[in-house]
Amino acid sequence: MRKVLDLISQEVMNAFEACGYEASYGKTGISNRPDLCEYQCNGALAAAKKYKKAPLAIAEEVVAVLKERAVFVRGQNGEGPICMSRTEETGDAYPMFEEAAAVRPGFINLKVSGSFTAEYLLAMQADPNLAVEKVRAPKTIIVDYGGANVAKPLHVGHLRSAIIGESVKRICRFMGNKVIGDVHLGDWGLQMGLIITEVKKRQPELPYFDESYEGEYPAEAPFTISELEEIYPTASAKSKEDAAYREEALEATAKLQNGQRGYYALWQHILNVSIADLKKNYGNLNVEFDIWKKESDAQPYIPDMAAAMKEQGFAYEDQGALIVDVKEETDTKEVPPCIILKSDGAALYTTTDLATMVERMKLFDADSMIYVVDKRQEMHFTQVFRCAKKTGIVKEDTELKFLGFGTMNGKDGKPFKTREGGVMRLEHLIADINEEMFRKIMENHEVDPDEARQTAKLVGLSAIKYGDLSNQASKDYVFDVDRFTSFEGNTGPYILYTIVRIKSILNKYRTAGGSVEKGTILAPANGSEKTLVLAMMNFNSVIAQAYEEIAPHKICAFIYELANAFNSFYHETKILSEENEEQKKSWIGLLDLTREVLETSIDLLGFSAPERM
RNA sequence: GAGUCUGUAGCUCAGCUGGAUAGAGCAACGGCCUUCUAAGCCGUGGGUCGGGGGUUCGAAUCCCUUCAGGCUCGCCA
Repeated sequence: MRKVLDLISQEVMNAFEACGYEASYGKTGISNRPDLCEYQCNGALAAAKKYKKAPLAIAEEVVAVLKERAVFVRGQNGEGPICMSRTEETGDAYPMFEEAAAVRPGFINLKVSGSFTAEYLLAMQADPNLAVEKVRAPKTIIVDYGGANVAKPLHVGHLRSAIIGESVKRICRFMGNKVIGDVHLGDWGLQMGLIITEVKKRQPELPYFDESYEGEYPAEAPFTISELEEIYPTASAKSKEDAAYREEALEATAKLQNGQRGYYALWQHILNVSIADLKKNYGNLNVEFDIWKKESDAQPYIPDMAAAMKEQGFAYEDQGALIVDVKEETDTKEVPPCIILKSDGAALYTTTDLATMVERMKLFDADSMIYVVDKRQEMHFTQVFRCAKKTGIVKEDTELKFLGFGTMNGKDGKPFKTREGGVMRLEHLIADINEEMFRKIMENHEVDPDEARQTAKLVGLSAIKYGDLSNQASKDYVFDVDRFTSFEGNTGPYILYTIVRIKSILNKYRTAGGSVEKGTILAPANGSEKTLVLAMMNFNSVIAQAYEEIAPHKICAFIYELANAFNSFYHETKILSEENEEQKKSWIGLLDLTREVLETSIDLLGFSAPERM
């Protein structure tokens, strides 16, 4: 369905044209003075110069036409109101504006009619996509987020990528694209050699280390996830102090990469144990990847890729390394060349990322790849993107987007740490917040502790995710646990609370024998209802914008405004005790639509609401 | 040093494809629960939009300059 602003703009543009001015001056936006009007057009001010006429005079002419001609007719089967300027033939049409005024120095102030808003909401109700138009040409989009490493627990540094990436994935999908979320695990570096070495020290009798062993390896892993999480830091520390140990780890890494049977089997165990745990942890965050690709999956593509780059003359040797220049004329800064292979012939981060693109093109024929990564990696991705385009790994028109996010800082403005100064494990952070939520719920109401636990998880997650997503992704932000658990004001829990209130009314209504139906919405009965309705009608526009700009925070701003509008309306209007049945039905319908819009929105952000809280 | 991002109320942040009186939340203060969940609603106070210059009828928003801070700058990821 068309966006409200498009419908209004079209009418105003028609009016400008009818008065002999260029139509484009009629572009209309949401008012920034809600006390004066709902929508405003500033085109007369701009047109004044070109037509050498007083802006107010132009505005007055346009307003006169709008009053005379701006009408809409009812669309067929839920397509919403159709705007059409009144002509002699149009008989059965409703006025679009309740008020149109020209105001000094030349603003055109507009208020839409109640019949128009009712019509618009009815169409929203009828549309399973809530009036959001899907993209015309769906794309295959790969969202690369998560950034987890095998054998290392998730920590707060992984939080933003997971939260933002998940939301971006859902938004792109909601718009009708084919979207593939890829966790892109780190599983192929020295870290694996370190673990293998440490396991060998502890359990040298295992068959993985017996090079003459030819039988089947055990199906069970020789370690649990908690052992694994202890093994890596131990090994890492040892390698820093003990050169021989480090040598051994490097050797183990090389052997693994060259496919030594025993090490490969051990690596499989590490992967399995680790991935199971990662799935659990991401699951707790309501984050779900479609594919669990890893750095190692890209390795088979490297030799051919490097050879092709050399053959085609893109890559050459410099100081022993194989590099591709990616400088451009217009650069204002030094862009170093892409190193494809180190002087010792080994692959790098860049190499893996490029090879991963090769794989993605081969397996999915991707139209677009979005990388949700720490913004400090921007230079790296600039190089990788340029190199991929230049060498033809991706097509000329394949979109490569870098969505860099800022650092999550503590209250002191420095990168977030535990009280002891260590890296905060994600699990612990979530547990702390859930515990605080649980405490609060138990304190507020008498509820079954089991239900309270479940609710606390949902509320806690909303606090974490909303707190992150309501900020612009690219900026650093302060993660303040106290603020997040207090959940008053502009927070996830506030949004959930609003939804829960609505559900509570709807449930009471049903319990009393009422049925929640669509198709019953009337014109707004009062000011606060109009505010609510106008806010809701922006939904499709906001979602489209959030998609185009890859900006989940716009959805947060929208639902906060919508929740505010609802809560004001709620306090002014007694719904269940309303005696006029038609009015009551209309409000019930409005409530249910508000709920649907809010729940759809938070789903796009990656969290959900409980029934009670 | 070069490049880049950021600077808006005491704190945390919106607004930045130029429009009317710069908005929220927290914190402070004052009201509202016998009536659909007070995790709420209503109200008060609080700002030279880092500084300076320019473009414009009009600048937090665009351009220049300057100050302060973050980040990045060939074989780490």
